Amino acid sequence: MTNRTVYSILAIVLVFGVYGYEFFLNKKEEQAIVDSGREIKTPTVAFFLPTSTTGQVVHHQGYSLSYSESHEQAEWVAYELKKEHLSQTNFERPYFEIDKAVKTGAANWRNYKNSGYDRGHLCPAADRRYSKEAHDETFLTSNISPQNHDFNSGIWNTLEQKTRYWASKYNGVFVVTGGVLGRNLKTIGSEKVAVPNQFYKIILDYNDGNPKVLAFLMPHVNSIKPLYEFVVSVDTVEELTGIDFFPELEDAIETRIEALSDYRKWRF
DNA sequence: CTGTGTTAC
DNA sequence: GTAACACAG
Repeated sequence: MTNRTVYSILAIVLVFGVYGYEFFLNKKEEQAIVDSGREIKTPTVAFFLPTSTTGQVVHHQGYSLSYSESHEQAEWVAYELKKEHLSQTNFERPYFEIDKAVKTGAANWRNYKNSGYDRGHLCPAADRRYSKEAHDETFLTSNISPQNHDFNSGIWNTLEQKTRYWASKYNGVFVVTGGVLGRNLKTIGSEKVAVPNQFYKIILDYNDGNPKVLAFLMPHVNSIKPLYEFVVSVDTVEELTGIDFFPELEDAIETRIEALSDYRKWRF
């Protein structure tokens, strides 16, 4: 065998070897995309997850969500906000990305462009600043809802800041949040992303044997009223949305705390 | 903190 | 598309 033949064989093996390896990598990546969003990630505690009325629950590293295809947004986003999650790190704002883990296709961010509405985070970027990955993951289109800017930067922002305060004060809380979705809502963009008329946020402190819960229901309008004016019972939000928020909680506890709209155990 | 829009490559 | 910058509640 001449040297030339040996080199030719080596070259062929090399080329096909690289091609095969890249093919293998691509397959692996495709599989990862298909599988992504199926598994409950460690920062999210399955015990606290609400029921889904849409049948499409997606799990990310930093939060879980239930996607409503007809409204092109999540009906709820749930995550644990631990005290150690709170961080002062200031990451650069990335671009929004379509959430590939949503099988029916999550909304394109272009629906929001020039719509007059903010891309309002459901799980706030500021709640996931413990790592760049967690922070950037909040910029998926499955985690946003059209929000009036005055509302988003106003009382909703105030509520988000207060939630971080409670996470710090009570050594972590569990948060579920979303817009109240329904029929005949105004829509934006070619994909008709629904604009909720109300937003809710439910905060659970489950650290000691005496769990306490707080539910907020806010009209989609800014307000200068104090936050506690918007406290309702969890039952109220459940009736409005059809979602069962803490199905795994012991029934007796669930019945008791969900009926309350008493905020005296919480410091405002 | 919460965001948007414009300009230039 | 991406990056830099100005702007607003």
